[in-house]
This record gives sequence, C-alpha cells and structure tokens, in this order.
Amino acid sequence: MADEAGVSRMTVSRVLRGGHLVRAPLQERVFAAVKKLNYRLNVSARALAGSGPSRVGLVYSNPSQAFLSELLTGALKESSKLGMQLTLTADADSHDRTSEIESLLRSGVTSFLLPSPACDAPDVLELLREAKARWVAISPANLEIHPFSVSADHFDIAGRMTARLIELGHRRIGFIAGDPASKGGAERLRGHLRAMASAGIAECPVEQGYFTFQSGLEATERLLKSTAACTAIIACNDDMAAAAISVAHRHHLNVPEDLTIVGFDDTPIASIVSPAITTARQPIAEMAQSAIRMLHAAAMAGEADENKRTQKVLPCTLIERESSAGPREQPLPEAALS
Amino acid sequence: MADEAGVSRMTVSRVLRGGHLVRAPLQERVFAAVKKLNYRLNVSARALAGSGPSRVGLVYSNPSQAFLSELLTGALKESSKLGMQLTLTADADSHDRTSEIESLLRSGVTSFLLPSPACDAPDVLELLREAKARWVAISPANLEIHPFSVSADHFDIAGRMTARLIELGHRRIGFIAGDPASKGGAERLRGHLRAMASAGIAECPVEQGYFTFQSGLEATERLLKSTAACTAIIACNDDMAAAAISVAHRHHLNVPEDLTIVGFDDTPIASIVSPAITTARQPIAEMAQSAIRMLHAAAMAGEADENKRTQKVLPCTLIERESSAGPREQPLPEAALS
DNA sequence: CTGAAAGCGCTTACAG
DNA sequence: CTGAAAGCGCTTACAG
Repeated sequence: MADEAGVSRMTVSRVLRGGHLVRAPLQERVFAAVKKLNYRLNVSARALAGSGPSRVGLVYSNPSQAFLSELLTGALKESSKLGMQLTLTADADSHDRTSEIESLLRSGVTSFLLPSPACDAPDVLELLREAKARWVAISPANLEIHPFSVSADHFDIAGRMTARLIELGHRRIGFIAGDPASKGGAERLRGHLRAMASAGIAECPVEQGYFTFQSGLEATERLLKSTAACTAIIACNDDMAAAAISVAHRHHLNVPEDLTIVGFDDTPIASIVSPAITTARQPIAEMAQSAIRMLHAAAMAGEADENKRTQKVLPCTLIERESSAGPREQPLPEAALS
Repeated sequence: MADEAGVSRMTVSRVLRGGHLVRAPLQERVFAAVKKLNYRLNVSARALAGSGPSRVGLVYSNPSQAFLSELLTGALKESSKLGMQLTLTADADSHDRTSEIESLLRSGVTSFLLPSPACDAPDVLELLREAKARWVAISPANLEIHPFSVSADHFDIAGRMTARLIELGHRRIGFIAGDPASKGGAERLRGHLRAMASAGIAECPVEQGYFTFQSGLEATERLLKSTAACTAIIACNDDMAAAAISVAHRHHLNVPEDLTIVGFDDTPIASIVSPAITTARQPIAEMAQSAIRMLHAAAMAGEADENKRTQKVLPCTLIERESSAGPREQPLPEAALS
C-alpha cells in the first residue's frame, strides 16, 4: 500500500486519519492507491495500536425494519471505510437500555450512535456523560442538549411538499398534524404554514392527528366536513395518508381526481395502498454515515476540540406517486394568462 | 498475567484457546490468575495475530428492507461477539456483483456471507473457488453445491401451516404455488401435500402462482371456480394471500368467516391488509448468526477439516392473525362424538 | 507438553 | 511536513 503510493506507511496512516499534516499531492497519491487497491484499514491493528474509537455502540429500540436496515447499511459502510467496528444493542425497554449501555461502557466502548428514542432518555445521557463517552444523536427531540446530532430537514421538505401542491394548482389544502409531542411533526406543520404564507394563502385548515391510522380517519372526516372543502390533504405521515384515502373512497371521492392526498416517510404502506401515496423519504442511510463520520472526526480531534459542537441537518426527498395531481377546477395555466 | 500464573504467555494462550496440550495443574494456575486479575482476552490482538477470519464480506442484491435489517442485525451481533468485522457490498446487477467481490478478494477478504440471489450465480461461485475463499450460502436454490449453507425449513413450516388448518376443521384446502423456479416455493408445496396426505385428505387443488399480487388474483379466481369450493386457501407468500383476500371480498366472501386465507414470510403487507394475514416468519437473524458462526468455526479448524460440510436448516414460526379460523360448517367437535 | 522468537498492521513518540 | 524505530497483545511456527 505504502509502496503503491510511493510514500511511507506513516504518511498513509496520517492521511487516513484526516491528513492534517500532509501536503495535498501526497494525500492524492495515497487516496489513489487506496482506491486502486481497494485498501481497507485493518481495524484490529488500529485498535491494538491504540487510536481512535475502534468500536462504536449502536443502541436501538424497536424501530421499523426499513429504518433499521437503512441505518445499519449507512453506518456499516462508513465504519468499515474508516476502520471502525459497529456493536449492536437492541433494547425492549428503558431498563435494558441503560444496562446494555453500561456493559458496553465497561467493555471499553466510548463512542455511541443514538437513534431517536434512546437519545431522548435523560438517564441514558446521564450515564454517557458520567463515563465521558461521546455520542451522536440521530433525530433527537431536543437539539440543544447534544454536542453532536444528525437530523432530517422536516421543515424544508414539508415546505416543498406544500409548494408542490400549490404549484399543481391547489389552494384549499388541509393539513393533518402529527402527535403534538413530536418534534418532526411540529417542524412539518411549520414548514407547511410557511409555504402557505409565502403563497399568500391565508386559510389553512389544520386538524390534530396522532400518527395513527385511526386518528387519520377521524381527522380526515373533520377536514371534509369543514365548510370550504379541500382539494388536497397533507397528512403528517403515511399511515394517516392511507387513512385519508380510505375515508375519501368511503365518500365516493376519487384520489387524486377529486382529492389529492400526500403523506411523509415513505413507509411500506405508501406503496402498497392504491393509489400509491406521494410522500417524502428521509435520508436515513446518509444520516447514519454522517453520524459515523462525526464520531470519527471527534475522536481524531481528541481533547483539542473538546467543546466543538456539530448539528447536521440533511434534506429529504420528495417522491411523487399516484395520489397527487392538479385539482379538478384547474386554474388557468400561466401560459394561458400571458 | 503470565507472571501471575507463573507460566509463559504461550501457555496462557493455549489454555485460553481450549488448552488441549496443557497439563491440568498448569491450566488451573492460569484459570486462577484469569479470575484474580479479571483478565479479558484482547479481541483485536487475537485477530491481528491471525487466527480466525477478521473480515467477512456480505454481498446483497436489492432484498426487502425487512430481510436486510434482520440479516444485518443477526450477522452484526454475532460477528462483534467473535471479533470479526462485517464489510457490506450492495450490487444492482450481476456485473457489479462479481466486480465487487473481486475487489473484496483483492483486499484480503476470504470469508463471505452470500444471501440467496448471489449464492446461486455460477460466476460468483467460480470466482470464490478460484480465490480459495470460503462462503456460506443463505437460502441457496441448490444445497449440494455449497460446502456451507443455512436455510429456513420451508417444508416443515408449510406442513405445520396445513396441519393447523386441518386442526381448525378445514378439509377442502386450496394451495397457490409459488414460482416453479423457486426452491422455497417447491418445498412449501411439498410440505403442504405431505400434511394433507397424513390427514388422509386426497383432494388437493393446487393452482400455479408466481409470487406476484397479480398472479395471486388469477390463481384465486381459478381456485374459487373449481367445483368443490375451498374453505381455506394457502398462498405461497403474503402478496398472493393479500390478492386472495381482495378476490374474496370482490366475491362477497368474508375472511375468515367464509374463507380462511393464509400466506408466508410475514412481510409488511401481511399486517397492513384487513384482516391481517396469518403467515409464517423465517428466522433470518438466526440464520445470519449461524452463518457467521460457521465461518468462524471453519476458519478456526483451518486446513484440517478442509472437506467438512455443514448444511444448517432452521425452523420457521407460525404467526396466527385474523385471516384464519375454523370453517363455517364446523364438523362436530371431538368431545361431542364421544 | 512447554517456551523463546518473530510478526500480524497499525500507531505513538521521537527525529529530521 | 515526512520518516525510521519501537511496541500494542496476541498467535503461529519452530525448538526443546
């Protein structure tokens, strides 16, 4: 490897650790060689020689399998690239959680990946702080309390979703909010309202939902009964969007001809129901990769940047499927106006 | 550590690996010292010194996320326990596949986990054999060609599913087969027919399906048209079971009151449709764990057992939900007969 | 059966 | 900014 790049193994090591003290041309030679040889750092050797976090603990509590698989593939790809080893821990309840973390701590793990429910638990954070461990929170409810965090940009994607519907010609757009305790749900509502305001639309019917199919059913009924009937409904997640579709069908409304319905998260139900739901995807894999990179960088920086904080927010992707279209009473297209 | 026990570190190492060539008194001294010092073997050092495969490559091609997440959690848990590192590779097509494997091989990976489509590709196996790499096939189409494999017991679970329906009182049970090219599908049919035969039921209507929703629709129509109407339908996977439910509803048959419908695999659709589908779960995580353990054991055994073969078959789990019940014209319960 | 030697692939700490 | 040396904790292969 060092031969391939024409440098000493020392230089290779430095480049692979961030290469702060290596000149650009040398760095490039090393990267080229890495690529050519498909070189992978030997985790065991690194761990043995004693640098960097060689093991990172990932603590998850019953997430959806879609979420988990993306999280794992993202984390695994990045960590194998950086020569870190992932150690998994699932927990059924909060008691498991702390005891699992304690045992990881005892076995020398000092870096953690904490997806949402775990990073919101005070006892977990307490434990980690005491042990002087490092963690990055993934989609935390509260950004402020975490030195490192990665989140999806719910505000932005909700705004784009609403803007898209407005662009399709919708003006009366109903919104089914998520559980009020949810940070992501609140952000989505905020993004929606901002986009409505930007378009100069004052009337914004919002009904409270709780992310469940049942709550979606009820919220949709209320929305459809309200005086000015909507031509589009934005549900704060796919389950509620699916519920909205079923209520629409019950009322003999065709989706999307009579009513556009969209959701969020791109969960399995969004592709299974008919029509397939227009929704938005969170960049879970990228979030995990980012998180691993942050852990790595932080460990490399060492004590130096002990007070550094990083909050990363990644954009979501809009996925247009069959449940959205322009409203029946289409306003004149711009071309016709000119 | 060696000092504490008054022996050489070599002896310590030998004892800790099973101590076959060490005398009892020495072994006891070592164990006592281990206990006293709370000594823990350094996995990294062991891996570095070159025992066991430290890295295993996992090659997957667009599996379902549910499958992937279980496979990864299983593989990851076991490999972190054994001090092995997992390296992931996804491929979009078969060309990717071989080139990705080649690059892993070049980087020194000699142990592979090969889930189904990859382990059935002749070019992949050819590549691996040439490189003298070791692999364990997960759910291969053909067991014979793999020295190591792990599979789910489709024959057994299908038999149990059928037996359960018979126990509920069903006699006229229709079966929608899977793609004829699928090994698992064939095994399920075989298991079903065996159970029917064991119960002395001669009439076994079987319609060909292809695992798709559409094929399930058609097969169900054919099954319902056949002279002796079934009281239960076993579809070879959940998608076809969901299709069967929708056909039943179209014919104004209530599920499960008028018709029991069951599937296999416990995919998301099974819990989303109404009624939720009775199905069976494959032990994916356990299969991955087994596979990792086999890789580890094989590497430990070394050249000695070069010709050893291991085919592991794990049982599936029956999940009874809402789509199955006894038939309407319930035969007299046994108690009433006596 | 037991031990002295050499090395796994990296990194730290020390020179230039 | 770059490199030569020594060592992390184990194991392999070789002597006794």
